[in-house]
Amino acid sequence: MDKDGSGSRSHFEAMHFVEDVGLLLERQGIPRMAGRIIGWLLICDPPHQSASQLAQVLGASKASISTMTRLLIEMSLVEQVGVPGQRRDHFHIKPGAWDEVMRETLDEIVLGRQLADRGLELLERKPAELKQRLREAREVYAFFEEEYPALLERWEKTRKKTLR
Amino acid sequence: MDKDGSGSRSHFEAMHFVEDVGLLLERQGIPRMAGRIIGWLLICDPPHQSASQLAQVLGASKASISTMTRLLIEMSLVEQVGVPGQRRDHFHIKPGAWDEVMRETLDEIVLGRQLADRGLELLERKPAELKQRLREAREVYAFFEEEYPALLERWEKTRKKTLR
DNA sequence: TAATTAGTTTAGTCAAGACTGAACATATTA
DNA sequence: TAATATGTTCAGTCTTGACTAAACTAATTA
Repeated sequence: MDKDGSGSRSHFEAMHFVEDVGLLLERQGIPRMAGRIIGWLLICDPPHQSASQLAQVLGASKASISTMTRLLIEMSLVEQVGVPGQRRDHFHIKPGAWDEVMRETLDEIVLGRQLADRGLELLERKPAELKQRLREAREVYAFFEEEYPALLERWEKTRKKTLR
Repeated sequence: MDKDGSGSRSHFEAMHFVEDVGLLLERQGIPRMAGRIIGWLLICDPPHQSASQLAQVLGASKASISTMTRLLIEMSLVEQVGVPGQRRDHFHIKPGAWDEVMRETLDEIVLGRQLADRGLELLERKPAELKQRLREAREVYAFFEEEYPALLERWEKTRKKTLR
């Protein structure tokens, strides 16, 4: 039995999965290759992989892997792990990575609300109907800014029940 | 009094606002110029503008405005409006545009959950500990997929109180 | 119908940045 | 220390897509 998370039969499906994760994350502004690394680290066996393994499986240069793993570590999505009896560092999906992703959404929301407020200041002396557009945007952001933390907290609770 | 939403005194701030909206939306994968159009349409007076007005204010080509307004209409963020006594169509922020943005978030979440499920199928015959990473991702998405619609609904209610 | 104005389409330019190869560093093993 | 294996940095290539100029279409006015 192979150690790469797929019999050669399902190797095609595995690579297809990797590619689709790359596509999905690209839409969130993450470079394609970084997304592929995430995709592979989600399904590989063992769950940690060295830089050269990643380069080989994904058909990418060492340089690209080096740059993208650094980016992913910076984003707190990937972690380096030492593997006993192995020379160099390996990478794996950082536990709790997805919580981090969801938490970052909150930052975007806050930025949006703040920007809307700035816009409203520009319209200070204008009639209410002109402010309507921006008030709408502001209120959406403000609502989510208020609700989102509670949602995250509820997730933390649910999480402990669902996983492990 | 000028009709562009800013005295020349505050013209600089207005353009700065426009630029920042462009930057914020660019991070969501919307082209810079499209973001600028949104930014300007949020603060201009009157709230509807013709293609040539947009081109002039934003210092962009007619072609770019034409392409980007089409994109924004496609995304349901902007609408065409007829203005009595004016030759051609004008554009304005579509009322409820931000609701639409929030609703699209749900699509992303669903896609994420589905993709995680596909990954889990690939690991079907593997031990539970190997599935842990993906289960975590899946459960986060699943949680939001379940909670998000209720959140949107609560927003719809709050909205009617807050606005108008 | 000619002249003017408004907007779209097309073909092409340009810039950003993802990615690579090769030189360089660092550590491990012999 | 030499030889090998692993990873990083740098300089340059290549692709993508945002943007423009100019030709084209359509509508309005004279």
